[in-house]
Amino acid sequence: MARTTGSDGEKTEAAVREAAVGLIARLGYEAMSMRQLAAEVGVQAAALYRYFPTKEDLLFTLMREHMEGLLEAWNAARPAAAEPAARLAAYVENHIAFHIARRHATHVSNMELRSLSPERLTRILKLRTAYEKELRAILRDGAEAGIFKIDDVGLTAMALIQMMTGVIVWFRPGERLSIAEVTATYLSMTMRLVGAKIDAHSAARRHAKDAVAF
Amino acid sequence: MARTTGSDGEKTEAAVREAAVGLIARLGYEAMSMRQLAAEVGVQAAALYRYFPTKEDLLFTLMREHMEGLLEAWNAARPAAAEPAARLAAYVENHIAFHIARRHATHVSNMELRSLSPERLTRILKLRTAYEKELRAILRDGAEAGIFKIDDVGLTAMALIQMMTGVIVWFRPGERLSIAEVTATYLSMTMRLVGAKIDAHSAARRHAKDAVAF
DNA sequence: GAATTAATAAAACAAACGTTCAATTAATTC
DNA sequence: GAATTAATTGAACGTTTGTTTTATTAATTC
Repeated sequence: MARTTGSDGEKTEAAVREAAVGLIARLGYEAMSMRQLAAEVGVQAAALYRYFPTKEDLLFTLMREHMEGLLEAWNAARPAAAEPAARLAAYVENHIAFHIARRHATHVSNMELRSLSPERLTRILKLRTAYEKELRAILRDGAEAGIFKIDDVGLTAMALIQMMTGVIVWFRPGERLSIAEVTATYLSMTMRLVGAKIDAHSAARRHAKDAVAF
Repeated sequence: MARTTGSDGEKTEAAVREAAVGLIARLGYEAMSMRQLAAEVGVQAAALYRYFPTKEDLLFTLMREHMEGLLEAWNAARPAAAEPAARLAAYVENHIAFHIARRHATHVSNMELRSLSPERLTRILKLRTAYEKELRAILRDGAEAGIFKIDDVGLTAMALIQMMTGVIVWFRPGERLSIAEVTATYLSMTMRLVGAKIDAHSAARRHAKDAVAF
């Protein structure tokens, strides 16, 4: 056989992307074979090479689009020129919402960096650094304004990002906590961690107060 | 050729373990070949099978010993029956010291879980859960005593562990910050995050005050 | 409806993989 | 110093890997 009835390049490519994110997140990039991926899509392995010249190209595409999406989401969500506490709250909310919504893709972007060629690794890391820089700027502004109490801006930024991204490790939609509850609790922890003076977060917590429990 | 002069089973096995931790941390378990590992040790691939019956046995051994070592380290470091704040400080200090000292092994234990068989995965996760349970107990005691201000004990425990373990991602020995400085800053962030009332941490920070900088 | 383009299958490729086996030599025991 | 045990090599096994090539069919264009 050859071309199948109803076959459509765009749809197939989208199906490949989706299946690849799921398989790589579950099995790991190295452990996923192109035949396995093809079977998941319902196609022969050779057909994949019409859309991605190599396996690594596929991985890189997934990662790049994920990181670009993260930056775009932040650029859309960032407050115009607000005070540091509100900006930090927006950053936390955007980060958690984005990462929970794209758990698998985040897994891939964080875990499979070592499978990229040096040049491509650099490109992904640049995007990541640009994103982290936004957080550092917020923390610095807040510290200089005396609103935050921070020992080391760089270190605090890394700690916050690790803490927030860690959500994807244990969070499962539809279990004990809702996304709103998780977000509210993380926002509260973040504000305490940076020693926020004004309770800019208590306002944000108001509409998710039932989250408080242990 | 066959047995080489000066060859010693114990030394070879130790060399295999060490090389494997380094290679798996750098390349990933699936990406590391047994031939590559053997070359690093200075031996033929077949020789590895004298010490580990399969590649997965090797991975499991590394992970199990790492997790057991973590629990042993905490059992040796835990205060007898102190107040929650001091216990939490001890937990944080032990966690960071252990993970920085064994960065590569931690990387392996955290990233390669999916390469284990279901039964072995369960065994490793049991060890991890036991370790996390210790932190939850401290947080619960502190919250009940009114010393900590915590919304959700389970969620806070996960957030703290993710935050602390994240150190191994960016920390490089001999760079800007010393281990003592990093530990002091993380301890301070932890105490703020859990809303510690009494400044039990300020005492611990006293002997690493120069860490404060950004 | 013929010609062209798009999308796929089927088969094959060399290379690399984890692992096994038999042979061989060093170290140890008696 | 002969016999035994410990440690390793070198070659081979069957599979699986990512990828390429060629042929074939569906959809589109003219």
